[in-house]
Amino acid sequence: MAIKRITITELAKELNTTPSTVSRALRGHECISREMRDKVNDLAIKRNYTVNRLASSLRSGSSKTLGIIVPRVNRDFFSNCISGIEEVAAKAGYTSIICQTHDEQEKEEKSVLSLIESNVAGILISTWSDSSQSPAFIEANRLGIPVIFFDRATKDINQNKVVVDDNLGAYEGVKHLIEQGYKRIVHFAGPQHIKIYNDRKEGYLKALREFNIPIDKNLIVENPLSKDIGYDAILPFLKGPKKADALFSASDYAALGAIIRIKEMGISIPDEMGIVGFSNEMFTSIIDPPMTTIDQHSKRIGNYAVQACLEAIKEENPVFKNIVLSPTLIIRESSLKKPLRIINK
Amino acid sequence: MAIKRITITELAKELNTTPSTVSRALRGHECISREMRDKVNDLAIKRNYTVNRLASSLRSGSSKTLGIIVPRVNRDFFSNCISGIEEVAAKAGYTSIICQTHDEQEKEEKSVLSLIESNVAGILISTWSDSSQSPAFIEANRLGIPVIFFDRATKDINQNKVVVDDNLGAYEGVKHLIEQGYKRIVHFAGPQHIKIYNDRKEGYLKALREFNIPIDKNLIVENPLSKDIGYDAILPFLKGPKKADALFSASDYAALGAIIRIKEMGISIPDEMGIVGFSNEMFTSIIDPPMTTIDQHSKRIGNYAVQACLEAIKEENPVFKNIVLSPTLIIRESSLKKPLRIINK
DNA sequence: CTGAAAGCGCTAACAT
DNA sequence: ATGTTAGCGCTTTCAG
Repeated sequence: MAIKRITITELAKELNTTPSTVSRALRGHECISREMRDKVNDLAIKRNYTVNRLASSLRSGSSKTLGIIVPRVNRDFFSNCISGIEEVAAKAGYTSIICQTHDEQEKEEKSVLSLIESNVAGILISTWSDSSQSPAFIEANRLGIPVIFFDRATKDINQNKVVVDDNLGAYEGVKHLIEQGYKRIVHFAGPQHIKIYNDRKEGYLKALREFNIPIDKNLIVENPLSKDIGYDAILPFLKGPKKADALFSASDYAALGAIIRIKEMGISIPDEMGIVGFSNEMFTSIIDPPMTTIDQHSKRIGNYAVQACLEAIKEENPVFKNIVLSPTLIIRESSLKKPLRIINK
Repeated sequence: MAIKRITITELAKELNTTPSTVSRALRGHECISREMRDKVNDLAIKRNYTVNRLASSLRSGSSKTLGIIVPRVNRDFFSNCISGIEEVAAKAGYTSIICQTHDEQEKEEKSVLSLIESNVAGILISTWSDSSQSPAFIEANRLGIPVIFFDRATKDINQNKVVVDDNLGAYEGVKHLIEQGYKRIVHFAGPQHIKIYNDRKEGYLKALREFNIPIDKNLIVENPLSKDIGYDAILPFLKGPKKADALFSASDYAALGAIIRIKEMGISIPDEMGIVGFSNEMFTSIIDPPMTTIDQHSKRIGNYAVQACLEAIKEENPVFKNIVLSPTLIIRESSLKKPLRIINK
């Protein structure tokens, strides 16, 4: 049943010409006569010719494939980044391979190597690790494959990054809580070896300091951020000596878990407990009450990242780019102790 | 800066042997001595050798890449399917390329062709079109590239499918509404050329017939399903002559839009209006009220689909498989007019 | 404007 | 157990 695919050699034979000419004609080379170009293209369509990208890339030494590595695709934030990347990539004729790491460093390493094996022209990654000095990255570097870090970048200087000003985002979120009159603000901080979470914690601390609110380390919870963990982690702060009156979570999902618990306990949001999340996941706008959160312009992160990548592929001399976007605080009911008009003053 | 990658030829030279031996050693061929195998593997690691999959696939004529085509990745349903696929694929040593069609037929065609160009070993697709007879599918067929349809399959017989019994799922959902005492049930039906939506409508009709509820065509809305459209589409049914008392939506997103509108209008769910969605998207469990919906075992769909694909890749004679999973009704508050204990009787 | 020839890196007969 | 040879399908000098 399986029929072997048509090759340019066969097209050439049928037209009494050579593979070189066919190849050039198909790629629209200037130096081929109109007549020949048309003849070749017509036959190619007639015979259902499809280029063999393996052979093409192998020979030319350049592929039109990008690699994308994210923790998981089922987060609005990441799937929007991916859309942003593919949008631009497709226009430039690039395909992309998407890998998920599920936040496991080993899978990340493997993904990078696998992409190298697949001869990708560039790699776009939201990394788990705190350093770009892992063997896989070094290897990509050695081979001249540009690596663009987006969202989660490392602290290293010499790399291409497209990130959000997480510090600023967190600062704005916490400042908003303080202005609303909240005083004891819990912070779900996330693993601190990941730079974005460290930055968000710094933003949280900065806001507290600025408003002379004493920093209580007991209010800071550092752990992986998920709905289930948030559900458990908020408990100690709902009554007793550690009782708090607000939560700033570095993740919408952890904040969601907390909200579920808080509602179960019959505690009122935002009156007794204010909530601010991070990422503007789709669900934050539809839950009850709608959650204040910080939008990271995910799609645009993708746009910028792939632009930087395509440029890096073209350029021979590596000039590292560091693009920082400002996040946007989205104020919703979960943090509105005061009526909205006072805020908008 | 860019260093050319190490090849087996270079490894061979350094070890005073031949590329064939190195190639065989790296792949763990039996007929290579332990000693040689170790020597080769050690050097490969030392020199950061990575296989060039382009060359390997080109030569051997078989690639270890699967293509996945879905409407979009930022739906829990699809991203879970993808996880289910990758889980099994990775174990078998396969990588996957993910394409999004955004529900545009042209993009779907292009994606299939692009995957063919990339020499994928198989294609897993949740299709938009109503037929597997488009040029791209015919071409894949001709080339002996197995195509597995999952979730959204076409009506054609001769193809590999992994689907959910959408008819049954819809039937169960509507039956549940009827048993709860709802009588005028709106149906958001989705584009009927897509088989799953057609099946869901049939299930809806079947349940009505079975309980002798008159079928009112005015209650059936056929259009693309999204949150925004649901928000608008429910309006005519909230008061006036067309007033209804329940909604069965073929999509959770459209149901969500309806819920937002219904709450805005101050109409009570589930007392005045019962809601059942479809897909068990993550948000359905956390909105207020939690939404009754139908779970499609998305991850398992992915598992089965990729298994079928891997088998099809191995087998020479194509035996078409048609795997049907039973969906599960998940009852939540949005449809519970009667207290729960009565249902559980 | 077109053709001839070489080779990208790898694998698989076929030999030894 | 290893080496020899050829070639996957394409692109790219170099030569007309």
